[in-house]
Amino acid sequence: MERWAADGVYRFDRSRPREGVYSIDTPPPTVSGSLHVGHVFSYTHTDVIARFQRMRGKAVFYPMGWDDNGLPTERRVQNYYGVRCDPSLAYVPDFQPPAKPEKHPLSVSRPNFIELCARLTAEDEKAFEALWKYLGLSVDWGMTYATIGRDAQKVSQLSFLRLLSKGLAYQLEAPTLWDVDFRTAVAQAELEDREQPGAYHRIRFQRADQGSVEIETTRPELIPACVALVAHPDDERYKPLFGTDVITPLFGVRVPIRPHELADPEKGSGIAMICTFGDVTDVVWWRALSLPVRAIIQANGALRPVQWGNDGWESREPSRAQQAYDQLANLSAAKARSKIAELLRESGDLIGDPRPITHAVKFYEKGDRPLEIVTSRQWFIKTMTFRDALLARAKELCWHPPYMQARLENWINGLNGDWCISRQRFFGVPFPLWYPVLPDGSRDYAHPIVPPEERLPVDPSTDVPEGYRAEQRDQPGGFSGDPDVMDTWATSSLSPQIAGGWIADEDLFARVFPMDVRPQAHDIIRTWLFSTVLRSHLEFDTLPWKHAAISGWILDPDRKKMSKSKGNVVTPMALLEEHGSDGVRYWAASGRPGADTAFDVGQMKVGRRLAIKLLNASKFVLASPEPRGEIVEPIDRGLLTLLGRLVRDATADLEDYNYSRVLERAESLFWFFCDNYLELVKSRRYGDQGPAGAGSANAALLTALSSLLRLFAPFLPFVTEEVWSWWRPGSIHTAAWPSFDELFEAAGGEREDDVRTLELAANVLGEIRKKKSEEQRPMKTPVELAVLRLTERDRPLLDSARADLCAVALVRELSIETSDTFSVDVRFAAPDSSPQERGA
RNA sequence: GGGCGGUUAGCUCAGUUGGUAGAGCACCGGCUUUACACGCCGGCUGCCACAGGUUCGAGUCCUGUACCGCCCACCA
Repeated sequence: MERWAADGVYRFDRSRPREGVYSIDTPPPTVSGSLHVGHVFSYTHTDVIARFQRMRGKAVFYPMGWDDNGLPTERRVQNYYGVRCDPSLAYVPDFQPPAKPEKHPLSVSRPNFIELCARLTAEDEKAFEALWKYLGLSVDWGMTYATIGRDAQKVSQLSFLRLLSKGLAYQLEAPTLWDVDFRTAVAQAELEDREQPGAYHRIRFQRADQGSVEIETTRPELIPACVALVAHPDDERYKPLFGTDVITPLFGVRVPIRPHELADPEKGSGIAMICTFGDVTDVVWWRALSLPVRAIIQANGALRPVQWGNDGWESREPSRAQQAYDQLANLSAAKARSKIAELLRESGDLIGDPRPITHAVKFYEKGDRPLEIVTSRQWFIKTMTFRDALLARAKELCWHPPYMQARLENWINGLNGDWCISRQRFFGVPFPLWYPVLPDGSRDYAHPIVPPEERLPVDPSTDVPEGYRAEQRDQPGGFSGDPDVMDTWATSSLSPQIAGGWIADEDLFARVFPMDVRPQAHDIIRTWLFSTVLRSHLEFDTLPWKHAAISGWILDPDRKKMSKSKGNVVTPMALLEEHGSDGVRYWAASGRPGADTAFDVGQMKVGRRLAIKLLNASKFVLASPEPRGEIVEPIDRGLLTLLGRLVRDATADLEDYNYSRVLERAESLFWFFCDNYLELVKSRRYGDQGPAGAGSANAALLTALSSLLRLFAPFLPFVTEEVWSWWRPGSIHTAAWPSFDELFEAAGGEREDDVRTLELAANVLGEIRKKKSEEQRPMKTPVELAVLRLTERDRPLLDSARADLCAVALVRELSIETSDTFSVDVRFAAPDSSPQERGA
């Protein structure tokens, strides 16, 4: 509702101290796609909590970010405008992209590229904002940020420089996980396993003195990169061979056989070849055993040309090695694999046929070809030394649901290296560094030139460091900018700092940080959640938030994750228009925290009906909107007691992020209220039993409605606001959360007997309705005589509800007997005896 | 290989200290009832995955098994 924005209902009151604030580290959705039903689902959960906290009196800090930093945006901007980012170019002020994308992409500078990104994503952001408003998210739209925006860049660079000065960020030339298509390093967190076909090749290595050893490998193309064989130290078969050498087939390279515990005697022949580098185990072995490097995979995934016979490529038969290798050079790994299999077969070193298998292979999650390991210079953030501290943070954080904690612990325990944050991409937040260029033209990486903090953000590809002139770029004696950009998570991990105004607005930051909650899905615990905890730990020595509210996924009817591609068959906006925002929110809020939930339009329809019912019941109650008496009737007090208990439990549950239970219980009591209580008191409220009874019913109805509306307000903000506007000033969303104390007070205490009276009356009403239904009579059929059998204890309790009961069920005579078991006998008036009553 | 969830009516799911199995949807039947036909009333539906154990009593606690899903792992 635009009115909400206009009235500032959701505006964050930044004058409040930290204790009066509830702050949310909202996930910034990726703007280069479209929102799908899964977003609607999880963002609704957060909004329910936000609305609850606001009604509890907190100033809710609820910003919205847009994630436009990263590969998806880069690709989209490239295609949309027909441009490519080239950091070596200078910034062009007032640059305009071609009206239509040209055939050959136009090269633009990084600052220009980022401008184009902002321009394109502005459109998406408008559409997203419209959807969120339609859904009713109570975001403060005065507070938005973009992950590639100036502020985010500044925070990213600043945080990096601080880590650098503390020695927590470092650069290293080392073997790194590498995507050969994107030609960039990637981090452990961005890996995924994919089942791939492969084949075990059994290959004979001649021993230097006599005999031979057979290994099995799925990557025979790496034989030229082989630097050793390895077996388990206790493996009796190979024990005698440790310390001796073998000769690699085809290439004639002498390599040692070494022991190491990681070698698995059960796998293959129990002895493996170590190559530089086939997988991460190779790296571990290579380090542990201090082996030399013979790297052959290039950045583009092809085997690089090698001159055999010198410089680390010594061979017993250099010309034979060269002849073999020349057939592999410049081939991709996959092509080289089949080629070398041929060569090995010809040379007789391949034993039998390759044995086809399927095995898990590591991929960059956005990549199309298996990862390679390539040696390159990269920036890292120290992680491994903080493993125990991070595990303690995982325990310190309040998880909803609690079992999600294990996901993070699992991940931390499985970490095998520091976090590589540099990417050899062009679009992103650049590293704010330059390097001196030495007289020989090489860069002095050991002495980076750092800009002063107040100058940030800088782009070293176009900006010039202090004390240098632009012409000195890449000249001996001059400077050279760091060419890389940061991993997208290196920026996203600072979302609390970016949204909260770290450095830029310390007053704000102190009021919102550490934040109260991070809502997010479980699939990015290892990335976003982990890295945010790490950055906060390193910078502030604290958790970034007290709570993590983890949402599940939406499953389509086949119980598969509803992916973006599949989920798009129903656009969120169409759902909202068809079922109403309250209806869709009802469905979303029915999903338990963390639980994967089925996409179910049936639930949305139920939600819509609940909203309409709320409207209609309110219409009845508000037919007489002023209280006209004291609440004295037992069933009225019974109802308020039930409501008080509901509010008490709901408050505790919402404090604990258990929104789905609250909705379910509120709904359940509301239907009881409509079907039984409302019916029971209807005639009394019309005045059939005199003004005192009418006044009691009227006051109870108004009290109940007020509490029910506020209870539902976080879930169904539209219908509750509509009803509220009929009789109360202001927005229900800034009204106070209902108080169970007030309800109990209105009921005259927690009235157990009155609850029992109400329940008994409802049960009797149900029995009479059942009889009428069984005999297929209209509900307005008069009952000549109803005989109730109640226990000794219940008898006096029901007495006070007699008149209400008789009125609603049209009972002419009601007699009550004592019995051990509850039962109701009904006798109807003779069918022909009361035509005039039927008509009446 | 390690870990985490799940398994309750045809479907989607509740079931909070152990105490006679629940809701909604769907289905069937009935009803214009002065808030609501975008409605109301009623009915049908269950070896609570399986096997043991603890207990007077287990959907609920313990042990194990099976299946489904997810996360993680040094897959030569």
